[in-house]
Amino acid sequence: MFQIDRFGRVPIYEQIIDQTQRLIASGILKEGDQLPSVRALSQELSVNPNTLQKAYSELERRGLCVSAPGNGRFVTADASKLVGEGCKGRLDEIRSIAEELCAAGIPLEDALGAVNAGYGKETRQ
Amino acid sequence: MFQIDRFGRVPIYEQIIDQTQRLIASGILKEGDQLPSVRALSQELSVNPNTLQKAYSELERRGLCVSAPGNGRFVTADASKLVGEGCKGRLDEIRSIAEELCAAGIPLEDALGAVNAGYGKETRQ
DNA sequence: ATAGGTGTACTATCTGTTATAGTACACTTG
DNA sequence: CAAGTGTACTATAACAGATAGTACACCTAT
Repeated sequence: MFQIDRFGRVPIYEQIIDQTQRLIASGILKEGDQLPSVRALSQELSVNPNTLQKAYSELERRGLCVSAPGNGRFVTADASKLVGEGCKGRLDEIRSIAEELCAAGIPLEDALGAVNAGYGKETRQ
Repeated sequence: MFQIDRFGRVPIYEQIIDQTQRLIASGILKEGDQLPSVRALSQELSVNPNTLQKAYSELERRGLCVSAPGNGRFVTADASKLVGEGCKGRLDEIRSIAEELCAAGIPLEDALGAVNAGYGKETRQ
């Protein structure tokens, strides 16, 4: 369910956060679904429970899941909507990169092509 | 000439590298131009000389500048071309983000609009 | 030749973040 | 009650980033 890269610069707890959000965004994790327990996921990934606790706490702070002590941790009703809103900040990232590409003289078409490719439209130009 | 953010997660030496590359990409720094000396820039930015040395060494490793010991450090002839090539890797970043946006249900038009905005085309949709 | 600027190299230290280890406790369900 | 859940806390290790300080080699202008 999760893929951890231990050598990159992205902290493990942040990878968990990102990947959980993606699972929600793509509909694989839906409202009411139970997240893996810190202990279970700790064993599966060979990661310290505290690290996972940190990730889950942040997801909770963002309103993507709620904890039911003694029971488990579950995806909230508005998780999907919240993730969608959060994704809009990514548009600024794209805009920022596009500015650089523009300054570097990369053709606009190349940048647009990259977006289309990400959306699955394999554009032959 | 340089703007340092001491609170973000991006290391200072990396900010120097990025900003120098942008200055080259945008043509503000051209072939033969002299870069600020480690000592001078150290004072201007209140940054340790070693940190700047680290940034400059990396720029040199990438072939964007050469050092003339006792003289200064200068932008190379192919700096602009090299930066341009390097920028193409940024297209993959855009593609990656676009995939996420697609999974999150953000309309393709929004993503394309962000690219156009970065290129200075203020698209009213 | 000298002074002052340049790049370069090296060691040591401080700091914050990340991750781990271990323990303890409260809660819910079966 | 037992087993699984979340939660809290302290302590430690490891690493990257940044700083401090020193020393040396090189070039240029005076």
